[in-house]
Amino acid sequence: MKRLPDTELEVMKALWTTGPDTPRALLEARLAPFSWAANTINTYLSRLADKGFVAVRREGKSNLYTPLVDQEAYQAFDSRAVLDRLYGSPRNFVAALARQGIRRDELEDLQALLDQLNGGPQ
Amino acid sequence: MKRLPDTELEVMKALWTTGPDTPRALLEARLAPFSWAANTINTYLSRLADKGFVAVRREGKSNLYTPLVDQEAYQAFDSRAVLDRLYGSPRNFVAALARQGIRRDELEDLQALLDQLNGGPQ
DNA sequence: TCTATCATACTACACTTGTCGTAGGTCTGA
DNA sequence: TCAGACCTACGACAAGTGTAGTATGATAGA
Repeated sequence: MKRLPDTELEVMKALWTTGPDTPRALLEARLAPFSWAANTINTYLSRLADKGFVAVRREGKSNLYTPLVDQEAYQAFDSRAVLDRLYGSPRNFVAALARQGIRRDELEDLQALLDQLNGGPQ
Repeated sequence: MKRLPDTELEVMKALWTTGPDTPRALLEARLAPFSWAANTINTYLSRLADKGFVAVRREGKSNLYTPLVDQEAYQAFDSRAVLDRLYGSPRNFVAALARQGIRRDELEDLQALLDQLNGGPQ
């Protein structure tokens, strides 16, 4: 797996929330804020297909794109890549966030997750 | 501030550990594992200078590069950018790591940091 | 059936990134 | 003082990314 560029990732995020979908539907339902031309989205989808992140199938008069990599898997891969690239450890990552300001509710959420990770398999 | 490409980030990491330094010294002391040509490092340093990440000063017969952005600041910025790009919250980021496998010591380190951020185990 | 519409495939193009090569100046030992 | 050795500045070039235009085929009313 390879890390995706920003724009392609935005398209994947859209696909992850809608599920298999056509370019136009994605544009209208999820990607409108980017004000991309329809062709632009097609380009990103083609590139994602080339990279094996989505499958293309003809659906009536338009293409239907289906995610082949799910969000969980991509995030699992990407998060570790983030650590390797710059932080080394989860602790350093969170410490960096904290330096820049971490909200109390974010901290609490994180603590809740840790409690769960510790309480769970053990 | 902008996120740096991989290679430029490696050079910044080298500069952060050595402090102000010359291209050759960086290459020999920190960047040898990459097997980059000397010119390659010069290019990365020039680009970093263009982007305002380092300052250049003539030091005898070679250039001395000084980091203008410190590691703490860059990490603070970058870590938040990582969340915005894909995870939304620290919790989601750590959850993604956990899915892919997080080591027990990493978890403990992180917990220790949280305790500290919360002002100790209160 | 002819035309306006829409979708796709293909092409384009500037900018960024990864990686060096070349040209030309300076220092240093023979 | 002259050839290497080094250094830097600048150019180069392929691949990747951001963004869209063009050509072309299918479609659905008029």
